[in-house]
Amino acid sequence: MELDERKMTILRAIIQNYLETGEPVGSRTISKYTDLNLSSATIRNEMSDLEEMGYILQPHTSAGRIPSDKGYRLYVDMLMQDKQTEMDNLKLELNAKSEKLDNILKEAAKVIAVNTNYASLITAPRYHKHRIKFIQLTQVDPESLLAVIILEGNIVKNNLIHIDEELTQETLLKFNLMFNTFLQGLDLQEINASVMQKMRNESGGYSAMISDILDVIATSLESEEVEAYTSGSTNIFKYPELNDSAKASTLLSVLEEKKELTELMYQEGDSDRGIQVYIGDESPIEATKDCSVVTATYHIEEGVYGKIGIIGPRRMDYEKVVGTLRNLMTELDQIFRKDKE
Amino acid sequence: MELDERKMTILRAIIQNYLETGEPVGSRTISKYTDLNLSSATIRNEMSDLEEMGYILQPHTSAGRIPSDKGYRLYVDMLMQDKQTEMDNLKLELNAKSEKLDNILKEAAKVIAVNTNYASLITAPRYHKHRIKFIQLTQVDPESLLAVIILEGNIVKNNLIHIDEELTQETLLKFNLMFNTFLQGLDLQEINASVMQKMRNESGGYSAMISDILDVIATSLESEEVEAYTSGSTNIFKYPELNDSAKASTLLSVLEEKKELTELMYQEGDSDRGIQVYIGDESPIEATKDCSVVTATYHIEEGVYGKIGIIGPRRMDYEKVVGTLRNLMTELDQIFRKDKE
DNA sequence: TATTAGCACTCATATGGTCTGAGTGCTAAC
DNA sequence: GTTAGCACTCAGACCATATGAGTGCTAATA
Repeated sequence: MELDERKMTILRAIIQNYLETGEPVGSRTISKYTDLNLSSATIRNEMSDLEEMGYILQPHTSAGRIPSDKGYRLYVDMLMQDKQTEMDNLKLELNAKSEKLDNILKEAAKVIAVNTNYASLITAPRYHKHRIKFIQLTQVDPESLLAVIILEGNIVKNNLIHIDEELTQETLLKFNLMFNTFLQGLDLQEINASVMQKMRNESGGYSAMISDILDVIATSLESEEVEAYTSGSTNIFKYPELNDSAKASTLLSVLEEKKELTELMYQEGDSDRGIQVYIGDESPIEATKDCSVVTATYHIEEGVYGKIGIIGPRRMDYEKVVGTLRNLMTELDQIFRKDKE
Repeated sequence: MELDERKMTILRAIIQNYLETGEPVGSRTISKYTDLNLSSATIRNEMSDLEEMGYILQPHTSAGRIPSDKGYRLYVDMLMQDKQTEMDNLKLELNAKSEKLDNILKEAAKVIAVNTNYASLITAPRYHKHRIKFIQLTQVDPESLLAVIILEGNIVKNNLIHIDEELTQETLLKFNLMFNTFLQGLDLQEINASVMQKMRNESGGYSAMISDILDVIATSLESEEVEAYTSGSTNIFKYPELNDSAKASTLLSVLEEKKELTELMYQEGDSDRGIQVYIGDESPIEATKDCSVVTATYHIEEGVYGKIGIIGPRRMDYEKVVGTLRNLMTELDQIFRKDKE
């Protein structure tokens, strides 16, 4: 059997109607909804064909049809190769001159959630491959040293380190010089035993302290857990098909945990700002089997990127979601570009 | 009518039984549950009295009794003046030498949520009254300046500032000296126009940049929003009385928003590590009318404190919650003390 | 050959009645 | 003051029936 023009029209009508109402749609509805001027009986025949082909299915014998995952997939694929759908421009409301990364991300997550009415998750860019740009050690009080580490992409990390012995201004200066000379331009993998050994040799009696400091720097860099922010997780209550306590509960746990989702988002890698759509069972996460997940990538600079995800019901307004994401990407790209100029 | 010993025993039995089961408790249950050796009929009479006095109530005519807010209140008050209830010692699993504040807090929230099976919220200590201990400006690249601000209590804030003009090493040194001389020991309120004017006068042609930097420092200090971390918010699904989608939804929104809750927690001020219990309607937040909220205060140093809150159903295991909180307080106090030595 | 009208059939959901059991309040006896 | 006994209440479970949206199939129509 062949998926001709008319079947496509009917399929699209079914999907769109279902996206709006969330109820199975019947032949009569389609007969009126489309401008094909066909009777419900004809539509029924076509629907029967579509069902046989696997694009739609019946929840139970005497109900209307709903799109299957295969149906959604077809619809989404059509959508993606469509013209860029223009969306209302969303603006991140960022005001201060020197917004910190995490504020931008939080704001972005919020904007998405509010605009789409789905739940959103955004991850900070990954550090692993970040090179150290600058290290600054400062004596805060007699017992603590503050280490500020700036990574490429202007990501700032700071850590307090306890020390047993007050350092003179001079030693501190020497330390600073040494750390920057040895570590600048390196990433975590490159801080190996040989580098550390060399540094200890030059430490002039402070070798234990140097080890401590290196330790702190390393742990602060490696921290495998990627920062992630969610927003609008309670939006899922707006969709009856997710709004039973078992589903909502597991879904919210996943959103609270974040870890699994983050991994899902990163597993496909830096796919050239492509937008990925996971429909229902396509997602590897058990808890999101009843949902669709749409992910996108934003770029800070070469090789440094983060991910945005939207989680909603299968009957997600894919068109709007994809549009909104595309939009936010450019918005974010601009912000980061401006940030660098 | 008088609340004699026997009525108290019965009331306590009712409450404890209801805490366990969540079901209204009947006279027969109490008759067996207590060692008073009274028939169910007698218990019924007593219960009738307790109801008249307002300590218990009937959800409907032919059901057992459940504690009223007044009943809970009595129970909680008794509990609080009781001996220190000993709890299993909970340990925060903190490993690294220089844990950052927010990690400690996140961990604490999690420990509480896991231990009690309720939702928890913890706020970072408030800054307002923090004095500036140390400011460090660093040139990160030709276009950006990094300002690291250390407040009393060793709270570190950092901000990137965009500048139009590269600074010489010398100017930077001068800036650093100046900012520390003028601002050290001040809190936000004390950075007034006169101080700022003086600084601009001494800036030697950089007055605009100085203004910018002061701006950033001020905004980063004032940031009214207190950092807050939640954990275990999905625990609320474990309690049938909260597990309908309307209630769960509003409750989770409040937990996600955090702001309202944070305010509730701070409104009672630094009540000498007292533990506050809000039962149902006693809470000023509409969304938690069906819940109880227990709050506690932890101290970092004189005048610097944060709050922990636990949100659960009215029939919360108050004894355990209060115990757990007391325990965590000491644990936190120790960590911060160690931190300072 | 494609479309349509008509009809029997299915089945989820709503409605309403009955039954059951847990629990009460009251009264009279102990 | 305590208890046994009994009538009463009422939420929730269970069941039967009605309703209506929707289907598939067949025969008539264009």
